[in-house]
Amino acid sequence: MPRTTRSPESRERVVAAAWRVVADVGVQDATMRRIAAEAGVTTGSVTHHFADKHDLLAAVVRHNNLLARDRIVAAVGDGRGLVALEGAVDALLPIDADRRREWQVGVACWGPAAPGDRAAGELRDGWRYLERLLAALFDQAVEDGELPPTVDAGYEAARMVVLVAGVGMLAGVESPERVRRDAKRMLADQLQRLEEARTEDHTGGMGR
Amino acid sequence: MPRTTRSPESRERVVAAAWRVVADVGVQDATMRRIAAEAGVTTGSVTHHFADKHDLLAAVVRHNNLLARDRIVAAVGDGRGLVALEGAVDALLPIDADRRREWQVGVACWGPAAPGDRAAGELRDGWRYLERLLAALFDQAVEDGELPPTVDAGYEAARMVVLVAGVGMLAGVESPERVRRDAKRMLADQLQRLEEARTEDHTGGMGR
DNA sequence: CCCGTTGCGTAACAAGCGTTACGGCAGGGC
DNA sequence: GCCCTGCCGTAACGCTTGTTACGCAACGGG
Repeated sequence: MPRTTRSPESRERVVAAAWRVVADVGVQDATMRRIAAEAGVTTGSVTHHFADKHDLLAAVVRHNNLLARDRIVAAVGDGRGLVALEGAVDALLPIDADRRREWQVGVACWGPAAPGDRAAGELRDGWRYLERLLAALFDQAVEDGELPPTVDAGYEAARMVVLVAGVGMLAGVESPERVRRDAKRMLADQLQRLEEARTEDHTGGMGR
Repeated sequence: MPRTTRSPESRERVVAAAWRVVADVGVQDATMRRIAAEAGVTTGSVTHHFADKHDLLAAVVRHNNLLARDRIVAAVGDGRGLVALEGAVDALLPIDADRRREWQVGVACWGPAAPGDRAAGELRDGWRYLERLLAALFDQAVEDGELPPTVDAGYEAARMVVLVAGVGMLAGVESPERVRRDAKRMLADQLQRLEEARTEDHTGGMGR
């Protein structure tokens, strides 16, 4: 049987086009024909690669997650602990046009993705990945002595995820300048608080 | 000219019905006919009160804001400062079914509300109201000596809004139990951090 | 060299959408 | 008591949507 002649490339083209359309006009107006036109193909090609629209949307969310993931691993590199953590979070903040588009897609697919839907599972997986990664980096920071052992890595990771989600969501209604300014400050504050707890812990022994 | 015979009541009924439908099935599947059926009327009544669907959605978001606002003012009551602030934030956290539905509507209307749309303006107004209220309460807390004067009320309010938005957004993908547990802890942490700064400040400077 | 299979364009489908036009019903102003 | 005017149910319109059926070109295995 003749396998795929040159297939996986054009499937990715359709997903990338759908991602762009969703980011631009939302899920509501991201019609099959518009996506096909953006990809430079027709609906026949789209329906050939995807069972239905829900399937395509799930692929779009997965693509969105991969974009974020690639950005994160590039930012982390071979770093460890707090530096890597700050880089990872920074890579997600909606402080430029590209990152804001990723948030646009993420939030747009949040609503219509009803519980049990395929896209909803992809979305949840993305958040879980982020939380686990951050928890691992917090653990490293404790291991390396950057943070006191009293730090609850899992909880701090969840807290960081909430910060990222909150900033990302509000980026849709706030001015980019303000988001850029506040987001950086909040990230720095949240990390600094934990570091202060460490130095306090050390100096606190003699003071008390 | 004969004014409205008994009008404003049925308009509200349609808005409330639309709010329920959007919370249940999302904006995409919240059709005019379905909303009308939920309200116990027909599309003729709906189109009589609202110019078009965007107009109705804007009213739904406004309704959603009012629900949250009523809950906030009930929680604040005649309280001041940190107690009132904690009550206000607590009134917004998606820790029960009612509050989660409000978040469902808010996020669902975030995506399809393209910039310049009427619903987007309503959404932004809701966030602005919350931020100003929290800033005022932070100011009161500083005034009453609950927090040191070094506290930047505007920034802390923005930070609190981010916490609320993040928790609300993640409530859609996390289990209710976990959200309930983490949200309370994060709120307490964020407030406690500021209070600790005060006691440190006082014990360091002069004996309170 | 042929043939089965795959990739994808074309075209059509039925369903459902938002929206509009119209008509009857009621209730106050003159 | 007439009539004018808001209220709302009925019904239809035109359009777009997701989806499907079909057909041609290309390509690799036998």
